Amino acid sequence: MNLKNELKRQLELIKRGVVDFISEEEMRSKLTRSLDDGKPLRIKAGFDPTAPDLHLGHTVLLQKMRHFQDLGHHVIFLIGDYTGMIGDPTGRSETRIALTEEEVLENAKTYQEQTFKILDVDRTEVVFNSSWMKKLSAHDLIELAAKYSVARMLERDDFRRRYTEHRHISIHEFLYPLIQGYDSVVLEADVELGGTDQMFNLLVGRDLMRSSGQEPQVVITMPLLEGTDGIQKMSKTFDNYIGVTDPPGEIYGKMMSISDELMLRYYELLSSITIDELEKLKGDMVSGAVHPMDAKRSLAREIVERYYDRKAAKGAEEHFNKLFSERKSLEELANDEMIDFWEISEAMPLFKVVSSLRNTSTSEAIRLIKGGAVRVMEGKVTDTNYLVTPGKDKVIKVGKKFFRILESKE
RNA sequence: GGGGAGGUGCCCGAGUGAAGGGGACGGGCUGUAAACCCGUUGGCGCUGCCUACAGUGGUUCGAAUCCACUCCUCCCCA
Repeated sequence: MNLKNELKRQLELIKRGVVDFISEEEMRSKLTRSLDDGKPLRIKAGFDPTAPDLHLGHTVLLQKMRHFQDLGHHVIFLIGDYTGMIGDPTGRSETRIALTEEEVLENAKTYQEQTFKILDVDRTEVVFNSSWMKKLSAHDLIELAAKYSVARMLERDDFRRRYTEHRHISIHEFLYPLIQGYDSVVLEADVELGGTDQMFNLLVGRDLMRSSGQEPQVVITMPLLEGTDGIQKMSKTFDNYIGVTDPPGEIYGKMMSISDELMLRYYELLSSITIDELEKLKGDMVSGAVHPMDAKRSLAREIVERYYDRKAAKGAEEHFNKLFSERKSLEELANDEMIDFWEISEAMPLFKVVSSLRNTSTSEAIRLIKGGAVRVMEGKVTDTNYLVTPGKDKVIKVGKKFFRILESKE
């Protein structure tokens, strides 16, 4: 194969969708060398083990890792179990609880199961940074800390902002980038991938590698995917995520509830359609040739299909139509297989049912009922003490999106 | 070590009987979109009761508010 063309092909795929690329020149020379000696490049990406539920936000990065695998490179999936224990005490979140070793292993297992929906198992090396961090002595750590200055730390956006706004910064937060960089030194990474928010940490890795006499890693950042609210980045803590293990109906539904604006963003970052196709779609939406809702449907199908299959996507769409487009009556939904069941053995007041179903306080349940959010079979019920009777009341709806079939238990 | 400013429900924030805003949730309209309008936003089998302004104790008929001590954050000086 023509070496020059191969280099070009690889670079093109690598560059697709990236935000920062430091530097293309270095990447080129690494690739050239790799093509020369046939040694795959070592691609590193780190993940926090505290949140084992993968969502679409993570997949932006995973897809990029997959690209590298497809090009024959060696991907290192780093589980930051040690750094995860340091955590980040920013803002209102309580200090993270230190995970036990078993929990970390358990989380890691779940992580891998989900990750390999995207990555190629055979070409992924999974490592834990505790395996070398545990051995680091206080002396080593101080030595590591000596390699960086406070002024440089304060170059980091969030640190600087917090500093100038007179907010709290713990010393240990300064260690996080250093340790992440140290990981790169240990792993001898050629490339490190991360979200744009990781930029600083990734660059620290370059500095540390350089001072250890290594060739610095190439840094590539991917955009952060906004969550379903369209504002915050997708994350479990903001409850604005679409999980890759969410049931098909849920993925489809959540996709349909995003704004039109956000849909275009999702198309850009998640869909496999080409840039040209996306431009055409935008034009068609402006001209009215394509209804935004139909564009959204097609994206929702694509995503469900990616994590399940075509059949699941079709099923999810039909279910969605039944519930929201055709607005079938609750009675007609009594036998719908995609709606979750809830067992009820005896008649009980509505507020009890609602608080159990939604796992909320009694007060919250009562608020919902009084606010007109609850329907039992056909009618809106505002009487908090309405007696829900097994056999008679078969379907309940709370809010716009929450349905349950009440199955009477003998 | 010395001096000062602070900590108010998810967030910001006024304040000697918990304003106002944001977010969130619910209702209406719609395309489970946006925008807009309305309502709710500590707990409790709830026409009522209980709990809450960093924590503990105190003064008082009555304390977010006054006092003491403690914890936490920030600033200035050293």
